[in-house]
Amino acid sequence: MKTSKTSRRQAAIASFMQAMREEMRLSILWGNAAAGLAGINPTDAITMIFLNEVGEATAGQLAKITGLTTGAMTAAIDRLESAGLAARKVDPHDRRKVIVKAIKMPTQLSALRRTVTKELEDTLLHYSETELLRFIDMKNITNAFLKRCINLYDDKHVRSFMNSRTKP
Amino acid sequence: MKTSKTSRRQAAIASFMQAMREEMRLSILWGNAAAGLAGINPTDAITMIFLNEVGEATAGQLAKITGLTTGAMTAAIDRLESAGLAARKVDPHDRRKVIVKAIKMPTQLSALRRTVTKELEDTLLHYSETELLRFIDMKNITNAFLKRCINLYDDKHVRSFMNSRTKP
DNA sequence: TATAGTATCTTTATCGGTAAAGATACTTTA
DNA sequence: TAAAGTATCTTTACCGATAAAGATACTATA
Repeated sequence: MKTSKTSRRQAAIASFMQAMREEMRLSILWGNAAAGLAGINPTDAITMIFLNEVGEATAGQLAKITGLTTGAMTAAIDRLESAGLAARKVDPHDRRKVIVKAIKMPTQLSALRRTVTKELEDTLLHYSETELLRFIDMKNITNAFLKRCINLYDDKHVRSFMNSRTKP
Repeated sequence: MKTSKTSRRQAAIASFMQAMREEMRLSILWGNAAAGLAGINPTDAITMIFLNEVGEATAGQLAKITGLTTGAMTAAIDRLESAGLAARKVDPHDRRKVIVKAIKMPTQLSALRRTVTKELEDTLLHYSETELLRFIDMKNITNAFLKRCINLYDDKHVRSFMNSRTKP
């Protein structure tokens, strides 16, 4: 019995979703494991990695990026500040805002990133650059999809700052 | 000035990692948002989705799958049980173990899955089945990579049960 | 078959996150 | 410019997660 084209498509899409769910679960596990390796709590790790990329951001932006409440972010910044990893300063243009500036990257996180990069290079060894670029395109597509799902949840919550970072 | 082949590769790999990090962050956000939509806490949602796929699992297996401590899983199972979503029973072959059995899927989670599936179908509308299959392959590769990273953290922690589910 | 060792779940103290209210500061409008 | 409205961070009460210790049951070894 021959399978129809559309049902094969649906089966492919179902497999795709299954793989995405698996990836989501693993991502969370890995986030926690990585933070554990670095001896830092997962939230603080994500915050520092992000801060390290952008240099500085407001407390509110960090809350949106990490998906935490502003209250939790206040506490996280307290921890980072007392660990000497980041510092607060008031935004001179808007004194309600608190700008958080990265001071230094926890050395274990940097070391971990090097290890993981090496591991990923080994994994991707047998793929051509063209294939890699196609993979990246595809990741961007699913990331856009995830963003739409998240916006489906709350239109104003994440969109503004997130889009401003990842569009280009 | 011409860019060397290896440095282009490294740039592609760096972009790839960047996209993976973004995807991890979005995955966590979406997990929480989805649970919020379903009116259930994220841990309970992940546990129920998993239980729904496999039918039943021990408390320890659920802890490993979700990345929670066994203590947290005890509390989660208490919640699920008192909400009538799952039930405990003692493993007759090993009375230390507690087997957790899915009773029913929260209706909001099922509804949400249908919505998201539709959304994903729209997203993938213009890709051929062949391309979809290539995407799935690639997801499986990165998932295997994530698993290796996690095992790097703790060899005995996650591996056994996780591998037994996803190898075939 | 005792005994020691290991595995599995539960309990408890502490910590991190959420939600909601509070304190300031900016913005709009009359 | 005064008042009302909105935005941003902090505080607080409660809840969920962790880590470590406890309770029970299986396993290996003499």
